[in-house]
Amino acid sequence: MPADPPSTESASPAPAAGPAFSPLYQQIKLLLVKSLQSGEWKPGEAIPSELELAGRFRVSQGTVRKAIDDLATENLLVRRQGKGTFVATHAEEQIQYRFLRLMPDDGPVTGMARHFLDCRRMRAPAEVARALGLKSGEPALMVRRTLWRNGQPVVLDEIWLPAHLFKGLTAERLAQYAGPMYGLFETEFGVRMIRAEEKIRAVAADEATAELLQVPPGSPLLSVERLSHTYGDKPVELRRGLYNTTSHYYRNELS
Amino acid sequence: MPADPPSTESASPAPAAGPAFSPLYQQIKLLLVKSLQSGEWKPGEAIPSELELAGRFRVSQGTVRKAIDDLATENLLVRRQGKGTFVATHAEEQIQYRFLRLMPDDGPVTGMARHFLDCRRMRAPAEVARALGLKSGEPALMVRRTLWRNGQPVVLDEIWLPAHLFKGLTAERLAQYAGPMYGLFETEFGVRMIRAEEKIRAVAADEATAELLQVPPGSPLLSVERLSHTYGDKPVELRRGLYNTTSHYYRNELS
DNA sequence: TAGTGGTCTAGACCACATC
DNA sequence: ATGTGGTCTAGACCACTAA
Repeated sequence: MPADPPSTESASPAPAAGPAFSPLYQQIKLLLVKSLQSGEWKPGEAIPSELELAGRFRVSQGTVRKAIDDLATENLLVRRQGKGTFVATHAEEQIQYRFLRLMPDDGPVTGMARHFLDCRRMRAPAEVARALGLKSGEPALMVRRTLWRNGQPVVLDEIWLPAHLFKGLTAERLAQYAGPMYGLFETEFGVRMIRAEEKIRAVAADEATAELLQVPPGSPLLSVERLSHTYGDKPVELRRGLYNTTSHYYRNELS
Repeated sequence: MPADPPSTESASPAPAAGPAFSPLYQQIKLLLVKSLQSGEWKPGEAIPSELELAGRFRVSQGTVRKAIDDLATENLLVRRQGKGTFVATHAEEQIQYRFLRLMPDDGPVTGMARHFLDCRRMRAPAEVARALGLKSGEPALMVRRTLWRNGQPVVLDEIWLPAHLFKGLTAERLAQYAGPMYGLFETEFGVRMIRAEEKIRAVAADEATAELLQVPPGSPLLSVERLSHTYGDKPVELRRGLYNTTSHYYRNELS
């Protein structure tokens, strides 16, 4: 017994666009995302049970269930039978960072050692500003770091963040935090990454990069440009990684 | 009213492995996949309606629905409201090949011109045999081709196939077929690709490759090694692509 | 034992495509 | 008008977890 019938559209007269029918469970999804975004339920915490949410929204359990199913598929929520439904988090990653697809040719997928090179506040270059939706010249943070495995540097990352969202971020802060960087972003800055697009190319190592990754200049490297988004598809991080793929590969699944 | 209750396990005594509870809709999924695999419903065709399948399997529509939902998520089936549920196919791809993630830096995603270099039957090298699950030395087909956009070669593919599954495949046959190669595999050889894994690296162009792709020797190229599987997760194609990423990039989505 | 998510049913009604 | 998939409900029971 919903409060209102599925409400094919709002009370306002039909806009020229068309019918725009939205099923109940989609509306529930929006309400759930709003609660996630507002911080009512924090990463790692349990959300209310399906029955409780059904009561709150005055819909059946099945409708809430379908909404949660969708959000679980989108990796916003995690279901655990017998325990509850939890807000997904980057802070509890087991083996490796969730967004890092780099696998070693042999051996297990162990963690990688991090080494922060610098963390500077500067005006966002035009290209960065455009990607992050900043006005050109707005302040941004630029972090550079390397990732190591077996005593060899494998990844060089250059990370751009809108300064206004990450006030107080320093290289020390990054170095002393134990878990993945996206975990720190969640707990310290309330910014949760939920989706990303990557553009991958092969490039030649320039002088500076070659030295940092300990390869000959001109060596082929994998360039991975990642734009990460938070709730509402708002872009909040631009990251360019250069991967030495002589003993690692980028793994992808197609279906 | 199912024929049997969900049958926590088969009639046989419990194997040491454990309970192995399998819900009804999972069992329905297996039956549907079996029908797909046997060719009862061919790529592009409609499968029976949910109600009809529910009758056939003696379960409720909801249970069939959940099974089909799963298979649609796995891209084995495609739902079309008001029309029916159809067997997915590579033969009706609109813009581009479904498994090709290469995007132009600018301009629309147009089709690419194909040029077949050769198609030879030979013994599978050890590495290929291992990937395809062949005995070493078993016959295999090796196809090489290039893909062009705007009069420039962009992709060089080397494709390995088990010879026994693709009897009669020739370069002429490939050249005269209009649609994507996986479409030809479906219609002419009854082999449908449903899933693939890719290993991506940056490599330097060797002499022969450099000439075919019209780049200087040593240029960085994207190496994309793809292992494609058909029903039952059986590997049936090993493909190594070399992409010139100066005006294209490999696009990936993370979530 | 109680509470959670997971499965399954039966039936009603809606949106979409086709005739 | 008919048939398809899509949504929603109400209720029963099962599997898993934790106290």
